[in-house]
Amino acid sequence: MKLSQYLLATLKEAPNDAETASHKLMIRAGMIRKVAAGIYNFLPIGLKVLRKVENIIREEMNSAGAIEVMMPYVTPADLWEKSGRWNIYGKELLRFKDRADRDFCLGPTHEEVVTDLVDKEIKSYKNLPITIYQIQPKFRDEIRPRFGVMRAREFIMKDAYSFDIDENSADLSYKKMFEAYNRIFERCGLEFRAVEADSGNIGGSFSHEFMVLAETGEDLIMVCDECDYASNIETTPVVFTQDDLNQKKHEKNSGAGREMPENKIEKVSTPSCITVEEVSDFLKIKINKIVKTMILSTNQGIEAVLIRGDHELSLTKYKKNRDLEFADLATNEEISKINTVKGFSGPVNLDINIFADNELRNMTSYVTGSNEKDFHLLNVNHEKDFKIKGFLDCRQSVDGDVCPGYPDFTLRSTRGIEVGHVFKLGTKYSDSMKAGFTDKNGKDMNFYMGCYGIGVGRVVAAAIEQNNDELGIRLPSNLAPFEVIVIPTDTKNEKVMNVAIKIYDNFLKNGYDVALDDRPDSAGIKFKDSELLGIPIQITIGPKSLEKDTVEFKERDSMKKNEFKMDDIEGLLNLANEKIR
RNA sequence: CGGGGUGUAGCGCAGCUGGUAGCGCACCUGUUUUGGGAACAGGGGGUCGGAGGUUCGAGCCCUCUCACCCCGACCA
Repeated sequence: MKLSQYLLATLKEAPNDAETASHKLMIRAGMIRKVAAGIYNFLPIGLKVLRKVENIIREEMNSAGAIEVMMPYVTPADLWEKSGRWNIYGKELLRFKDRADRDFCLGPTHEEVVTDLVDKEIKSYKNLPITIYQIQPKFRDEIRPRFGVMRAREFIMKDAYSFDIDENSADLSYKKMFEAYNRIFERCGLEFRAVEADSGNIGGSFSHEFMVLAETGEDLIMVCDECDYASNIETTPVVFTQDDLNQKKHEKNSGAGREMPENKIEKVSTPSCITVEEVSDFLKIKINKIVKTMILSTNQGIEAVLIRGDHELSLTKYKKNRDLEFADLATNEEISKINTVKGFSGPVNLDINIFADNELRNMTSYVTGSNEKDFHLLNVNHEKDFKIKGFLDCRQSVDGDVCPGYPDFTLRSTRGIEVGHVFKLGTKYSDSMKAGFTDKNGKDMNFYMGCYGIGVGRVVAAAIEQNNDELGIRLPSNLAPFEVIVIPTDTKNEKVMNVAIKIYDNFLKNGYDVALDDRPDSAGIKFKDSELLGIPIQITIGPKSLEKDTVEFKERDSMKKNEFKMDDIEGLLNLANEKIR
């Protein structure tokens, strides 16, 4: 590619609204431009990198036996009504009507379409298992798109769906995809972890997220450095060691600074102390001696959950462990209906079902709200002062918690960018959409399904987030926009240009993705652009080097330079081959 | 959706107390340059996000509105 005839749109400064390294660099390198919030143009450089990621994904999908198709991203409402998601999916689903007033939406994911497709084409167990995939735009009307293509509303996604005759077979399909994902992200040069995750809106029983470890990640994950345990903080189980469970030490140590024996509830004034921090400060009582009472609105009615003051409730875990369809913080109206006051709720004389985090089991004589404005209670004890309907694991994991893999190890929190997600769906969609096949006994069965997504643009952004320096992007050579750039520093110097073109032609002939920077600009601009774009190999030809009959070979990664005789094309090709192939 | 903020040239920004809209970079022409974002000379480019209002006069004040950004809630 001759850059004088290319669309290279590099910028010295990034627009103000770019925050993360990858967002800034992708704009500065002329990879993307914003069209509207969360909607982007991919310029040639960006598209090249995107395609390289796509091709890695495609190769690994194909070699895992998946078959490529393309489905429409405008999808009719009736498919979504069939699965029941037309009403469940929130505003994230962009809906609209066609000229005949029929409902449609932009596909945020394609379970419905693919299930319908496979149901129509596959009739017999003999044609199963099958995994099909596509690489195609998706649209989700995100509440808050941000960080460029990291969280965009329109984005390119690889989505694959497996169809099996039974659960065992489905597990094999899942495993194949899981392994393909590991290979894909390894080939993209990413530092990542596969973590256990919640399956959320898509449903299903089991799932893993592939997380690229990065400071700017939007997800918190808990990892164990000793074993390879990792999980999204939304789901990380809190386990207790046997020691913890046996010990009675809590009885002595968790009192709220008052004498134990009488255990008499004492009402104290706590004017305007709404948060646990305020209560803690005002009463001079440690925050972990306070118990928060959170009022939740669920499909089983209004209920309360007790959490130790220094812990956070995980609604995801609560929903799962209580087996609820939905659970949300109660509204102000709901709270006042049960005769309590926001900020001063407590379990004593509270006439609704009360659940508690496991951590409460061994706590005694703690502080709670009084259900009366500006008052809290000291020396509250469950069993004695109120009844707990059940204990469950529903707090968010924190640093130092016991590793669920090995009780001797502890967990540490870190941030991650979710680049891929694999789900075991079971028969959720095939049941609701009545999609199935005839088994070998001639019986009608529903498909066992799995679905597997990769955010292609997000992989690009994550790779840049992990691979950059003060000069710019530093992608691995299989993702870089070009492998080699040939820079003649003086385009008007005939000798320089002849040598440059000869080298360029030879790299082209040998199958390299090579650029010739024949723009009539000064050398400085060309060096800066090449380094900003992160082209792994830079070959410079200028009047200076030609005085010595040499050209210069520079690596972007180390910025190390090597000199070659200007006729030593073979030497250049060999070194390039060694470095990037 | 709640809280905060920003809209002035392609990008980054200045514009005081209301009085003829500016700077740097980028762009165009010419000349000289060409190994680290060149120099000189000349030039083009703006409904000051939009609508309405106050005023002799509004980029600046008032009202409404739109877009975008940040924090939160939310979300494969």
